[in-house]
Amino acid sequence: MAQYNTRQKGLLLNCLRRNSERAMSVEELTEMLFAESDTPPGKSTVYRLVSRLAEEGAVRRFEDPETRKAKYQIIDSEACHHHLHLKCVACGKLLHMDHAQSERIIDGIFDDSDFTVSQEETTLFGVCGECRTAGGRK
Amino acid sequence: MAQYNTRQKGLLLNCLRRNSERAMSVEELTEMLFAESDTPPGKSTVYRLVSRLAEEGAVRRFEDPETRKAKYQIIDSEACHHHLHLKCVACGKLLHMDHAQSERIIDGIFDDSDFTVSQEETTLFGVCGECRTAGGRK
DNA sequence: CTAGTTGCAAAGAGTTTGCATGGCG
DNA sequence: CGCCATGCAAACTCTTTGCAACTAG
Repeated sequence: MAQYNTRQKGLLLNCLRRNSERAMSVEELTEMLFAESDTPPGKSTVYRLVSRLAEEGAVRRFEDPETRKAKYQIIDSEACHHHLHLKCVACGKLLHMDHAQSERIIDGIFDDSDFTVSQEETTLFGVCGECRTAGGRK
Repeated sequence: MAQYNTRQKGLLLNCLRRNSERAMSVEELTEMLFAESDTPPGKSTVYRLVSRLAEEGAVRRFEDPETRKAKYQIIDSEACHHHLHLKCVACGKLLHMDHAQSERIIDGIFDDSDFTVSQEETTLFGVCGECRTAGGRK
């Protein structure tokens, strides 16, 4: 049950960290890894690593609504568990909502609807300021 | 490009409407249809119908985080487009948030984060009151 | 050394598609 | 009648798994 720190796992984590502001598909990950290493992790290893990381909570799994493919984004710190997220559907960026604001929203919903919103699982979708002014979708 | 009203489509819509409070997988749908009709729509037809309905916006597609399978839930009225949703991860129920509350939340987020939350695409996950008192997860 | 990890290839599962038949309008 | 929808089975795609070789500690 113990875990080893393998070269492959290191490469993958580096890759995810360097792209911490967006979610990456397994395909993107493997391609990127193949490009930057001469002995990259195989595709099945990438699958195994990301799914384990997702279970451990080190990485967050999304489902791309367009392609239906899984995408993974690293969760930089535990701070992520203490606020809601805002995901821009135009550029794919994941924004971290202010903690106090998250609390306010969650408490408000609980009071009104008797529903306990899970911060870990909830992401609000929409369009970020940049994309809105850039004339993107919506 | 025109569309016909076929018996299969009718059966499917009935089934979705009778279960409008939850999301159903294609498997569930076909099984249910097989049980209640002697000439039920085939599985590929169900796939074609739900995906078309989802495109048209008559039905909402979810991705079950556990099984990774697609689930579909009918959108009963346009009213759905004017509020956020609350999805119970324990029982799968989809609750409709009060319109005024949705507005309040969305406006608050816009003011604080310069982010435009999309009501059509956003669902908050958590646990409903019933499941919480039933001692379900969380 | 020894348990955990990797790679490959093959299996699996859900979903999509080609094509002939059937049915709505 | 003409066009769209259906059914079946085969094809596809992403993902998972079995197993032998490898490696971290």
